Amino acid sequence: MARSGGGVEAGGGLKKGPWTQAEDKLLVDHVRRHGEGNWNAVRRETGLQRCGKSCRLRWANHLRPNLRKGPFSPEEERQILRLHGLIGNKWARISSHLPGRTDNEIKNYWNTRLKRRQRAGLPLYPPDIEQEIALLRAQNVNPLADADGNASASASGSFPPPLLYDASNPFALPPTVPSPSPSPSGSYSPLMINQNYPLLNQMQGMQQAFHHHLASQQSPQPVFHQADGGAAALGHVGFVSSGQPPLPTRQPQAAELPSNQFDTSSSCSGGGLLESLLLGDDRLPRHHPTMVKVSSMPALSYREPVSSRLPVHGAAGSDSDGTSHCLPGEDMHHGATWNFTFD
DNA sequence: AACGAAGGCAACCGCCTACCT
DNA sequence: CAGGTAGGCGGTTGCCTTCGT
Repeated sequence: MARSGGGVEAGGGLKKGPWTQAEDKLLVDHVRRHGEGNWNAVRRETGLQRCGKSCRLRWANHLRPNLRKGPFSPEEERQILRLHGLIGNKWARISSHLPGRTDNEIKNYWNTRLKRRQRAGLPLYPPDIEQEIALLRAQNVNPLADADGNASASASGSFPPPLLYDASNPFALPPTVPSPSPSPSGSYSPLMINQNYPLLNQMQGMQQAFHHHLASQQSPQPVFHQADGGAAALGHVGFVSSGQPPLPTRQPQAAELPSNQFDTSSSCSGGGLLESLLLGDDRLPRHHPTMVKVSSMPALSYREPVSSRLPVHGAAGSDSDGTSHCLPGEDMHHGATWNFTFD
């Protein structure tokens, strides 16, 4: 959370630390009027003493409508594991496959999970996920391989994370496909078909092939359940902001989709899943330089920092002292409830 | 009840890239 | 083409809460 205890001025008079309700309101109002983008203009036009980066981050991680708050569903967790196994620490790319989830959220989830499993001496991926990843890799040509067929690292150098079977060549098939083990939960949620997430659809096909492959090798088959989390996580998303108008309201340009979506006509045609993921930078829709008009915004409520929390009467308004106030039932850390009452 | 460790997460930082002039 | 700027991304930090002793 706040690194400075709140309300610290950075160089140039810019404020750092946790955002207050008043600041959020300024930012939301600005986006409502001018749309996303041009974040440095926020300071000029609203007087908000925050740098553009901070504004963008605040908007993307907390104020943007259609954010999906709360714990990850089991299927979302599995999806994160699969995608991380395929593309590594590409949080933004992973989050683009998890509607309503932010890269920061996924990154935090992974880091805490990583620490937990390392402490417990557990492998990074559960065995069944590891097998899925191995098969997904095996069914794709490595688009980054050089002429000799050696898998090359991505520009960032963090890809791919090694799997147990062959850390030196993560694209190579494991010598043998190990026998499956039940997932920790003992159930499995098939991915939902959703045209907005073609990679997930492709993954589903591979997943089904994978389990078909397993089924052909042995019995009994894994038990499949249609879990609620699957639908929620993979397109049929029960956003907290249910029934709210979608963003953006700007009329989409040709071949342009909301930031969480893919162009189904191009992203996967003729390419493998890995290829889509690895080359996805060029295929994912880029933010259009023109701004996105936003017509309606969520109503937010705030938690007052503990250090200064006091019984507050009529605390709904902005706070001149830089504190904000907690309402019953709101998220502990996010500092806002997400009932998205649009006015 | 007090204390420390662990968990959780918002926010900052630095680097990189795309775009504009 | 070079330099400047804005935005995006991944890594890291540090505060608060929860849990265990």
